Amino acid sequence: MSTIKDVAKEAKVSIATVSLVVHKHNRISAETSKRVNKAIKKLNYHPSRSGRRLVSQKTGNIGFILTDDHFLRSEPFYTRIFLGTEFEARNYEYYILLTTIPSNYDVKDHPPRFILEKNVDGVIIAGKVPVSIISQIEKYNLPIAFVDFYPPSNEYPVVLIDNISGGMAATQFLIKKNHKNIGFIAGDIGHPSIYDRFRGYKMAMDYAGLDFSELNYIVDENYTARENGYNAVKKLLEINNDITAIFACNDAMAIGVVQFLNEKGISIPNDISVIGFDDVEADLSLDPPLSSVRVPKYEMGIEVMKLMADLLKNKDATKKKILVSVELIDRGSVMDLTLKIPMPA
Amino acid sequence: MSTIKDVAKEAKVSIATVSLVVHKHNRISAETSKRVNKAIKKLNYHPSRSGRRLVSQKTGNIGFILTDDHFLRSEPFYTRIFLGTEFEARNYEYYILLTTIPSNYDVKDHPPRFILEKNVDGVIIAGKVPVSIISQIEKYNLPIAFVDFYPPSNEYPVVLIDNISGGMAATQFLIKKNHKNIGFIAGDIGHPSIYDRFRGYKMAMDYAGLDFSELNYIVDENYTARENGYNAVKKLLEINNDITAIFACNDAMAIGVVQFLNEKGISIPNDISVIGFDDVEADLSLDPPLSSVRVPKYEMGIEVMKLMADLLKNKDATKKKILVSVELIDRGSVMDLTLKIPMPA
DNA sequence: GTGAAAGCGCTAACAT
DNA sequence: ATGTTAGCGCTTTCAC
Repeated sequence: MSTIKDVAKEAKVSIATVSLVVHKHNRISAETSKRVNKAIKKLNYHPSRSGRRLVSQKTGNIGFILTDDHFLRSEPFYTRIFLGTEFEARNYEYYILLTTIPSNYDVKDHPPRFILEKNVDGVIIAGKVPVSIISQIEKYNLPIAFVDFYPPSNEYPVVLIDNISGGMAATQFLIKKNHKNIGFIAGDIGHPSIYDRFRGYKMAMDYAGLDFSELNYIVDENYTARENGYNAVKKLLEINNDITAIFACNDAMAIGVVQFLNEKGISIPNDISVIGFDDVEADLSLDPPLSSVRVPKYEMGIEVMKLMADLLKNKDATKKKILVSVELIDRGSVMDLTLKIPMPA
Repeated sequence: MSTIKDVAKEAKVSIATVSLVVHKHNRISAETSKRVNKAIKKLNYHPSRSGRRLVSQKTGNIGFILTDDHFLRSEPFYTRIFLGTEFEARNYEYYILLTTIPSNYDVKDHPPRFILEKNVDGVIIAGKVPVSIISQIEKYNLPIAFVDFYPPSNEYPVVLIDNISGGMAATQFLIKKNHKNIGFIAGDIGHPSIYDRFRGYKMAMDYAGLDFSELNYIVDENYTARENGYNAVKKLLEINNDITAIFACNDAMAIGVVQFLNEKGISIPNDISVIGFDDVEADLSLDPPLSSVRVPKYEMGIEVMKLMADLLKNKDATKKKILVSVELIDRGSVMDLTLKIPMPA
């Protein structure tokens, strides 16, 4: 491995000059610059991170934290976000240190090692994490940015899904196809993202003048896994069998819904239409393919890295909130009721 | 952040002494040691990585490379391996730098940045990767270890699944339940892991004296995705409808098999038994749940990290090959034919 | 058993 | 426009 000294010798300049050339300072003559760059190429020189770090008192690393639950989700949701972050980090010459924490992280637990050892310049937190870890990290006085999680205070830059618009879009899509009895299936409606999707749903219903009693149209489970979707739709149809369409707050639950309906021989979309949220379809190839609201996961990862870079450059950077927009993807799990020929009673 | 100087001042010793205490050198008196350790605690001192790295000429990082295809697989297979590696790395005070490469990586592409910048002490390669990247990395003269991939040469330590035993176990499980017409479904049988599973299958068939012609029992697709499983079983049943059990070379394909059989109204396990390989999460939510061969993914990650640590400590470490053993998990997708009441013809 | 000092590769303030 | 030099935090050799 060649060092700055080797380059200096090769180009017959001082190491300071080499450093200046590397950093593209404009007070170096074009000629010297060229000579130095030639030497750099020839020796395949890459500045040592360690040297740089020592003098700059920066690590060049960003920590990326999420719960193991989220990391191991069978749909590549957070992994896609991570990929976006890792990709964007390259543009800023940062490295990402990925670590998971237990989803039941406790105040007594140690924060991730890279924080203890101050081996990161900032921390990105992806998805819902226990509040205890946030207060832990705050003690270390590190810049923090969030993605897909409402931070506990307004102090932090954050990238969020535009859940309200998404919830509205999904619902309006159903309404446009002439559905009036639209059920909503939630998993922990207290979770901000879920609640916003619900708000979107409600707003769309209100705008369309569709009056409904929540008791008969909404089922809330305490988690958003497949089995919860399965149970939720079961309950929903017990309390209300005029339902013609179901909006599940995420695809995992929607998959449970589909499973239940398939089992009962209820045809999708002929008997009941289903729409989800997240668009994990592309990764799962479901049967039938599920209409959903696409969330730009990769882009979210990019955006949060940008916010972090901003924050690192300028400690007083506005604590920006970014709402990434979503897009409805129709794959045929919703029927247009205006086209349906009524069955004889 | 406190430095070694602060600790030295606090404990009224030289920085050299602090360093020796930190490294548990035994030529320091117990008393001094105690005083220094107290100061370390008091100041919450953690040695700076950057300082250490500079002098040791080591980065303290290990690169972890896999293709984006693999990282984004909907079943958390490689993510679990990564988690094991990351966890074990903590014991050796290493950090893991995770990066993906395109699955169509080409000689013209740049190797991962952490290699160019020499920001890792070694590289772990997980799963099948294009050979071109291996030869690229070899140029940088970095220690390499593999997990779940047959390296192109014997020079490397590697952690592999005991696919032959697994293939035998799955097949023998079927045989014990009195199946004789057992189909094998592969995706790229040229892939060493798949081929070994196939060898296990064949050996078990041979041992049991079950003669069969490959043409009628094996279908090979060129990939192991769900749709390939779907297509494979379709073909298989066209050429041979005496099949009572199907051994799919991995769960992804098995899921495709289940999908096809469900669609055709062929009952599992009453009409046809199915067994897979890998034991991925998705099996559980499958209907019916899939019997499979469990692969200890997390442990594989741990093992490969151990090999890497070995290699780093002792450049001439034996190039160990570790075969991790697998375990049959029965979830009821296999029927015991001895219990089956024959239908009247 | 402990300390002084050199030096790892780099940046930046200062000198020329 | 370019060079000299101090110093970032640490480890390690060599004195004492």
